[in-house]
Amino acid sequence: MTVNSRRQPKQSRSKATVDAIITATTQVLTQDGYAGLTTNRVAEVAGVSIGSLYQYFNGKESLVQAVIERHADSMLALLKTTLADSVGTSVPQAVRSFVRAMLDAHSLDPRLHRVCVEQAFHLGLEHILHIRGTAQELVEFYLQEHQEAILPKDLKLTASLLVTTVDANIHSAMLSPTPPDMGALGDEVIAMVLRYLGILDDSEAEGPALP
Amino acid sequence: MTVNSRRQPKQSRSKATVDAIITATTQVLTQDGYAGLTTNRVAEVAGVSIGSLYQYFNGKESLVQAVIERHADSMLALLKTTLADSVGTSVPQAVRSFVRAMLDAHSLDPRLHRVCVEQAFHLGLEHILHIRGTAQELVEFYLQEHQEAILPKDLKLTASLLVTTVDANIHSAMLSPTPPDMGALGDEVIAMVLRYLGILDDSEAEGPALP
Amino acid sequence: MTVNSRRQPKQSRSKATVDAIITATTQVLTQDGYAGLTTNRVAEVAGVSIGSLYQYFNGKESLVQAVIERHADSMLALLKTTLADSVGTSVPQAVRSFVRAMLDAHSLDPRLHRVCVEQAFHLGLEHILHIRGTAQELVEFYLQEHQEAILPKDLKLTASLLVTTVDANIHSAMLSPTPPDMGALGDEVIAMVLRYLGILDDSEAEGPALP
Amino acid sequence: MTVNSRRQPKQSRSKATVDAIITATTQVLTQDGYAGLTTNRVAEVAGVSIGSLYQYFNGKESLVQAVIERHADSMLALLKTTLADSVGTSVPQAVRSFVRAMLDAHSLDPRLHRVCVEQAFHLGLEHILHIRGTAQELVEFYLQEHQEAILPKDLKLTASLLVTTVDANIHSAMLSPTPPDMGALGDEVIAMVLRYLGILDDSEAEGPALP
DNA sequence: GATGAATGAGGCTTCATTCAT
DNA sequence: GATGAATGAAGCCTCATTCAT
Repeated sequence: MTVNSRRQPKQSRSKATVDAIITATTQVLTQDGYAGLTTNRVAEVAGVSIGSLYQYFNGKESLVQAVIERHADSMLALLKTTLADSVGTSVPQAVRSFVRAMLDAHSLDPRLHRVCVEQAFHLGLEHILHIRGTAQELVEFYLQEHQEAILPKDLKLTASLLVTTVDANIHSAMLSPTPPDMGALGDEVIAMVLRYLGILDDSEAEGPALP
Repeated sequence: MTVNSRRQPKQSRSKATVDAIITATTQVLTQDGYAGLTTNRVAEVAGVSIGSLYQYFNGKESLVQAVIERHADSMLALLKTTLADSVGTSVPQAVRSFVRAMLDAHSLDPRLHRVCVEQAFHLGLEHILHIRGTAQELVEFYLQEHQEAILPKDLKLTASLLVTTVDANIHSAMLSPTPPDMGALGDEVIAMVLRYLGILDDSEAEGPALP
Repeated sequence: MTVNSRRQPKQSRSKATVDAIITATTQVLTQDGYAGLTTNRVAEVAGVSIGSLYQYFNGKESLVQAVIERHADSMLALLKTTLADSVGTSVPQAVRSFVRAMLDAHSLDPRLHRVCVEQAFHLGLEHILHIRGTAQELVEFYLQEHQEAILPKDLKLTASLLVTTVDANIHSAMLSPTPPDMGALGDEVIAMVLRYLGILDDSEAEGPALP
Repeated sequence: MTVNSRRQPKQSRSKATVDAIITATTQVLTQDGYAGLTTNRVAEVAGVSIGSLYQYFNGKESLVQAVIERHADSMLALLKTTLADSVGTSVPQAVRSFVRAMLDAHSLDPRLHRVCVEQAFHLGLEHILHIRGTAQELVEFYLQEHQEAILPKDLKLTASLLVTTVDANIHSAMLSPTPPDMGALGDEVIAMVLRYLGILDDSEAEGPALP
């Protein structure tokens, strides 16, 4: 595996450099995709010499990995917060919050997210699996605390299905050149999840879940 | 956009050449991924001169596109056959057949499928959308014929959700380094779909859906 | 070991290319030494694209190796011819021919020879040993045919000493910024060799061996 | 020419730093050759910052030059001592001591010696000539004091031949992958030298010169 | 049509060296 | 004096593509 074996920044000056490089990578990746990503370009955009870049990164892949890591961290943080906030609420409410949070997360920087997913296949399957695994654990933990309220019994499998399904559908909608009504899509995903969990969504009689 | 504007093969010898090239591309793509794909390498593996390759293909992207096309064609053919065979059957039976077919399709050549998906993002978002669109139309058409038996009303949206969900979950399971029990996964996906459609799966009382 | 694993030239056009590259390498090496040798420079001097260079050579080292090989071939050829011509002559005469031949060989292209020796240490120790080995075998074979006329008994060791000694002294003289009288040096080397072999050089009473 | 124009160390701490740097250079040179020698690497191995290195050395070449100097100094010291000790002895005894001393000198650190010779060609032809010149002067001086006992008359030329011959043969033997019997080699070199000098080696009737 | 030698833009990376702290 | 982050010239090499044979 291509791990970053270069010097770790110790002074604040070098920390800023590393930060500028990662940010530049994100920008280039977002604008021109992986194909347009060159180490020289990143250095230029970061306003840093190519030598500095190589002092902290092994090359292209290390750069992308750093970006994915950063992106994954914020996604996971969001997920954790959302589920933590859902502790006292009903399952339908939690599902709604979760889907809404995923929508928000994908909306923050859709292009970046797309590139990350694309590249995560490429180099970081290990990485994407880690993220997915963490997400599943969080969801599974939540499900365990509400297992008497839901139908499925294999919570590990269920957690996996939920994470994959919600993520994939949002992602797929984002890719569409004719962006669908995200609200409607969210509602439908919520409906699917709730029915799968065997819960009669109280809100179905009350109006749209995502106004 | 890079469309293939080269001469189309008319003689059988040319057809064989083109075929050898596409097959070689598939092989290289499967073995070494997109990064290891070079036109010279493909020509060599195909046992064809680089000049001949360029007589039939515009370049790298055309090669990949041809492979994706071929792969997509067989996937879509499988889907069509499955749904055609389901004409007279119950919805649960159709869903079961569909999921089973998707599992089979992904199992044929997982590496190739993975690379295709990866690259479809890369070049041919247009292309992937076309495939997805075709699949959705087929599913939507089926749903229309059974709309009185199912809960969701927005069949276009539902078709999209179904295709994305089934595909994503199978795909995700395939990526896992610890491949899960595919049978159990399939059953769970079927259960989710049926509950979403508002159908009480008759087989739930009868035993496993995928023996 | 860094062997040349690239395509071998098959057409006459490519043979000419390879030749031009080796010649250019020789020239650059002679003019600017190993430090001034860059693949781009060689390509430029050869009037060939850098791509063509890499089609036939692995890089810098392969280039140098080819040059050394070529140079070694002519040195060995010269040695063989000289000793073959000495078959019927007396030992003193053979020694004189040999030393004179070595002097000639070193005079052909002293700069190239120097660079070759320099680099042979670097990459091709194996190579230099092969040349030296071949030379020793030739000399040893000659000595065997005249062993009754000479003092030393361990002919293998003697052959090694002779080759090393003659080569080193000529080489050393060539390096000197104040080039010594090559004739006198040659005579002295001849004298040393003959005394070592236990032969009273008949010509010592007759005049200089190398007029 | 790249002469070392930097500050000379005056305090003991500085001396230690300089020493550490030269030692590190020697180590890197010995382990990885000239190609593996980088200023940053040397600084790291020496446990010194790259900035400090440049405070005392002009750059790469200065480093190597310092190492060669150090090495040459010990070689010359050894030679001087040996010849000084030979003042009262017979020529054969002096030759034997000299060859033995050279063998010992080359055995101390063969890798370093090889690299030094290799690099002395590279940068410091001037330098190598100085060492060689010093050695020749020492030998020539010795020969002058014994010129009535030896055959050759051009003592300058003879001294040059002797130094070159002894050094080259030992060096050559060291390079061999199948290291020959150093004792036998030494004896043969001694025999050659003595016969060249026109001395009937008294020890030839007494047994091996190098027990 | 087929061949494969040739091309060269452009990406990747190192490493000697400087200089602000 | 010491430090080490930053620099960027310069070299290495690939690979998509063309074109003369």
